[in-house]
Amino acid sequence: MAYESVDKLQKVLADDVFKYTKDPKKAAGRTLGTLVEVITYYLLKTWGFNNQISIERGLEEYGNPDITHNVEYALHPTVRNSTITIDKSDKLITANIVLKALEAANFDLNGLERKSNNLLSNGILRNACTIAASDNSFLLTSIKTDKGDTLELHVYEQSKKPYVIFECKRVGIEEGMSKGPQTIEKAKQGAYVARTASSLQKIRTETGELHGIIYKSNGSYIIKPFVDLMEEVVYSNDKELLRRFILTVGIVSNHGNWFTSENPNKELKVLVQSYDWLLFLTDKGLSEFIDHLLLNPPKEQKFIREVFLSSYTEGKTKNQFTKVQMNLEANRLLLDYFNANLKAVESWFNIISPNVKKLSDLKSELSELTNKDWAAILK
DNA sequence: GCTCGGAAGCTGCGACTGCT
DNA sequence: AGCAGTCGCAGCTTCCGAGC
Repeated sequence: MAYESVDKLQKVLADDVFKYTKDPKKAAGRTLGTLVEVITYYLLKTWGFNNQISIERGLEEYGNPDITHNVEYALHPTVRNSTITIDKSDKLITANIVLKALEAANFDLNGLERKSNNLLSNGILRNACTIAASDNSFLLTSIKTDKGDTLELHVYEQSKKPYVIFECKRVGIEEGMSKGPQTIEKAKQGAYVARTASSLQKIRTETGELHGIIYKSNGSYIIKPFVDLMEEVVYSNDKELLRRFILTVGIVSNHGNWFTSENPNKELKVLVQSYDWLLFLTDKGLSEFIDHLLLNPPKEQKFIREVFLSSYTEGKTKNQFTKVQMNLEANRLLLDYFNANLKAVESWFNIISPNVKKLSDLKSELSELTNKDWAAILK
């Protein structure tokens, strides 16, 4: 590994890449945050949730729709799925082109308002591209296969209400601080969202145990130890329990300063008790990603490095290495890498809570939720 | 030395506009 | 209809001073 810690790497980025900015460390930190997001997105895609993912969607608080929060990623029930084939001769694929192809294939677009996003523009892909929206759903498209002169596209309609949300946070070490950084205050923003999104709410008992409470539509409720109740909801088929349930997942980069010896700092405790699942993306993982793909890639992945460097440089015109905007060829290489190295990628993550569970359990829970009969549940 | 509140820098992105 | 440019917001991040 080229860098023993991400904090050193942040310094390298600050000194080499961002020295032209007024505040190089800040810019480097922001970039590392973007990388945490990119890694998470491609893991979810590799796990098979492409058609469920949305990006930066406004999410209403449970029982309080006046307040919404943009959530990084969410998984939504898909109510319709289709694939279409379009001609690749144009380098530009607009929402309109896809919508026209859908009309030609007798896909019912009634009640959907068109958006003007481009799925592909100048070789840059728009991930989770929304092409139309109705009151209760979004219509999205993505590339399924890219062969010869034609492109095969996924088109899928997602229900507005998600069943899982993900928030990614990167927090660095501050200069001169001996303890955990106070900037983790900002991560509490994510914690707040996590605590207000789902119908499964967290409460404390008199003796300090964490319990969950969930209301049914008739006003009755269930209270139980939280992890038990969460599992019960995830694996139930009870419409009443699932209707407005949202699993909340936090992914934070480990800056090596969350603990003093074996004791978690207050900030980490706050995150642990706010998210249903809290994951570390380890220093080792982030370093490996950066080293293998961005700094010292093997020949076949060199192109990713070029895209990354051209996106994070003085005077760059357009960033093509973010969770939304991604260079088409880099997208393919990333998917190949994640597919070929899935085991290694999964080892980049540690589960902080629930501490009895493993990453494979999270994957199972996501699949379980994805495969529910949402049409019946949300009816 | 620590916590808290506020400030500041960087950038994606949607909305808007005006041109072709 | 497509596209480029502008603008402001929001979210990402780190920094810093006051007060204890």
